[in-house]
Amino acid sequence: MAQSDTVSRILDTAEVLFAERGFAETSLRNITSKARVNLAAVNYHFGSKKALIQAVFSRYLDPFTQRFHTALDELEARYVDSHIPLEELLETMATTVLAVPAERNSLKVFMRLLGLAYSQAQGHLRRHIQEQYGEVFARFTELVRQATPDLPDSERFWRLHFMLGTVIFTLSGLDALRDIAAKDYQEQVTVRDLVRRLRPVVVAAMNAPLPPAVEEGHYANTNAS
Amino acid sequence: MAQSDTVSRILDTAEVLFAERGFAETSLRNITSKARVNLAAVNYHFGSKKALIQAVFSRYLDPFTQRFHTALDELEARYVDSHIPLEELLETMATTVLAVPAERNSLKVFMRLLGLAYSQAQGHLRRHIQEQYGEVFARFTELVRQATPDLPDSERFWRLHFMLGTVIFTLSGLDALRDIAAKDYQEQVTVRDLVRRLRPVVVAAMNAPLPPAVEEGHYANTNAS
DNA sequence: CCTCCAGAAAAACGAGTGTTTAAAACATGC
DNA sequence: GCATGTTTTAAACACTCGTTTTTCTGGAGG
Repeated sequence: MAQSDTVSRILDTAEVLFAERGFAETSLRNITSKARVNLAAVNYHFGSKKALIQAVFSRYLDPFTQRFHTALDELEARYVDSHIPLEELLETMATTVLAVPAERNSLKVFMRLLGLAYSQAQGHLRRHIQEQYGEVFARFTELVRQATPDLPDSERFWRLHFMLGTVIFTLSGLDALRDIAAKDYQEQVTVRDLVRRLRPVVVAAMNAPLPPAVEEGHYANTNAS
Repeated sequence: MAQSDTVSRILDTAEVLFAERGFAETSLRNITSKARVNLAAVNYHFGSKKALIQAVFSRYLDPFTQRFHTALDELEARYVDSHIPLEELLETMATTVLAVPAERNSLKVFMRLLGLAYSQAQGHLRRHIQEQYGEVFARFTELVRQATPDLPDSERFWRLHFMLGTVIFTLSGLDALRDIAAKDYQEQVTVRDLVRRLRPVVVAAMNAPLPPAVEEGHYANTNAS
């Protein structure tokens, strides 16, 4: 290989350990010993632990961004003179998310990492993801806006994040939930099975009736606490 | 008070710091210095850091469990010969969740902690919560079952967790989302406002049409997990 | 008075952390 | 073959961590 396999051995091991235990709970010595690589190799190749974490994310998110952009291109080409239906948009996003880690065997790892990024990352990771991949997300939300013209902007904003929470929470905690489900319902759930179940739920949630308006406008709080 | 205020000063400070930075990222020295308390006080009063974390949770969850049980009692008393409607159940849960931290000013903290418990907790916290508060949750899900008799058991299980993800994800990441929303839509969202927006979404999601049944060949050989 | 003891305080302990340094091994081009 | 630049290695550094030990304080009870 062109790139020494030390760096990819580090990345492979790091992403698994990060997903299993979190970032702070995974030490560099833990990673390097499991990857059978010298401790200093991380700082040599990546510079710091923070940079290693970001590199782990980039290895997933860079291909994802690229694929998602081209998928949206194709979608826009197919609907030149009408809006793309919401179902198509969601379907495209789901397909793209599923496609990237399929090359490795680790959709679960990817989702765990996303969940950790949102819940653990105080600063640098959240910022890094926002700066690096905010553009493709903005493009997606704009298309969702055109697909749901009757929804007020703020309502759509919040519902999109509601659904983001649904997906990340479920898929990142999948192992624990799967164990409970398997014990209680004798069924073995796959990620693709979960996506199938998520589809109608997400669509229904986005198309839910609007909440009743608050009296006196947005700033008035009805009563104290 | 009977109990020395050292222990409550520790708890007050710990819950805020835990919510802001996570458990592993918050050191005991960090907590004790901010609480103006001696470092050894934590191990003296709680025994260990793990025990402190669990105590922080118990201070929220114990009153919640108690209130929720009595709220469900009243609800069952009002619907002796018919099923409790789903909306009533969700409303009761929301009200109870909102009631507990209202005595302090920290619903946000409570939700952050819940989110962390699900995403960070390797073992002991998840187990502790499950053992301690699984009963009231089981009671709730049983009532939800009676309220949605047409839903297959496994489908209801997953949809409940979908919605759990929605709520925890949104409310635990509220600060960051609120900043974005305020910047883009010039509106100041309160937690109660979010709950108002969540209501129709959750109801619609629970009542969404069932997903199409799986066809045989489609999902057969996926190695995703 | 003295004893007793829960509580607070200071100090130390040992283990583990990310990072840096300096020497060694290796590869590459001339 | 030698010099050059890159990568690997072992050792050390400078902290921070949770926990334990020890000492000190201040009342309550006999």
